[in-house]
Amino acid sequence: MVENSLSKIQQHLASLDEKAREAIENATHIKKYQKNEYLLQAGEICKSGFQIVSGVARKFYLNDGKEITTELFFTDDIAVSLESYTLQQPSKEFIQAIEPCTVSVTNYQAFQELKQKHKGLLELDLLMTEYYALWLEARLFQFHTMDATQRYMLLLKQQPHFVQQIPLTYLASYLGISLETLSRIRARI
Amino acid sequence: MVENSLSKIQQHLASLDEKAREAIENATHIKKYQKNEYLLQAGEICKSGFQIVSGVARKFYLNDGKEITTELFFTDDIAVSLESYTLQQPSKEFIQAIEPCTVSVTNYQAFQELKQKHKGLLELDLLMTEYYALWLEARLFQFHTMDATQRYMLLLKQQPHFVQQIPLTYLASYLGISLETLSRIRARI
DNA sequence: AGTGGAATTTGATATAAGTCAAATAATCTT
DNA sequence: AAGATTATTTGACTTATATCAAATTCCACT
Repeated sequence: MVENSLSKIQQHLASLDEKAREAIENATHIKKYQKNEYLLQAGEICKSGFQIVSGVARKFYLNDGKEITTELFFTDDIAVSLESYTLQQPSKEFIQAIEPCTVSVTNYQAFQELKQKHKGLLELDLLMTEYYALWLEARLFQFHTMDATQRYMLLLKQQPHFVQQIPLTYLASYLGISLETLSRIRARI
Repeated sequence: MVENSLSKIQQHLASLDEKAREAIENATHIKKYQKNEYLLQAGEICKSGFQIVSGVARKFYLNDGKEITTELFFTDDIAVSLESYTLQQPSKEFIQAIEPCTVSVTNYQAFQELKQKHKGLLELDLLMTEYYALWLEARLFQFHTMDATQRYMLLLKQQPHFVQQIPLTYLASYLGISLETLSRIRARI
């Protein structure tokens, strides 16, 4: 269960020593984004981690001209393009505010250095990466075993706020379903 | 590119200090498995990491009675059920030798303790988890954007040894294609 | 080498989901 | 509020892939 992993992160966060927490704070600043503005564009190197304070954002890439939404971010979620962030190479993905966002932006380089000083932060990074990998496994499971209707129903059950707050086009893309099919699925329920 | 991440791991491995390497070795033993034998069964807690020395293995779960193969392991690959390993809870997945295997088995608990003593091992764990997450992202991309034929062709190009060494049933399941359809795809090429 | 069982292929059919096109409905703008 | 844009729904049709069933091919074992 991905939730167990999340609670491990929260426990770890609670037990972080004061110095480490302060150090991160110094490498972090708040930034606001308008609707449709990009936190990261393809081609840029992802030099920050973005934690959503308020608003909604999405991550997507272009696949022969079509946008494929891969992740949706709400309050407290952390958004990065993993490949670009970890390897510090140009991103294939965009991160975009789909509602006006307030974001807590932590510098990559500074965080790297802090991880050397504070073992707790290195552990935190590991826990967060494990959490993301478990989330990816769960998502892969859905693509591997569920049809379009089942994927939508599960989303409705597990993340009802997605359905309320996200335009259908993005939802469809996120679920790997065409816009029209998703519309029909909704009509049928 | 997942390869860049792999080379980062290898570099890190090369620069690990002697003590850390020795310590891991002490927490590790070699074990042999016959064809079809399980390295891990669903319901068990994954108390070891399994590195393949020789042979071939697969990871799968049961989804209403059907086996879904999620990963295939060759020489040097590391096999764990991530959820069970990281959270030390009963596994939903099986890991099974599909050819006779020699495996380097590292105890979870010992590795956890060593990560506390040797920062290099903690870093290594992070790098390996990042690598796995990037691999999962790439796989998700394939399910998200490619049809059955494209997925098979990509596998053929990137992992030709899979196609030689893995029974079609497992390959089909791994690719999320029915056995019959995969057979037809192959006939068509 | 011959036989039993598994793996793979081939055939016929059903169905989920995509695509293209048009019609509504919702929303934003001035 | 009216028009303009954008988002969503509905319709008609096509296509990829699953399913069920049978035939064949491939191997392992005595």
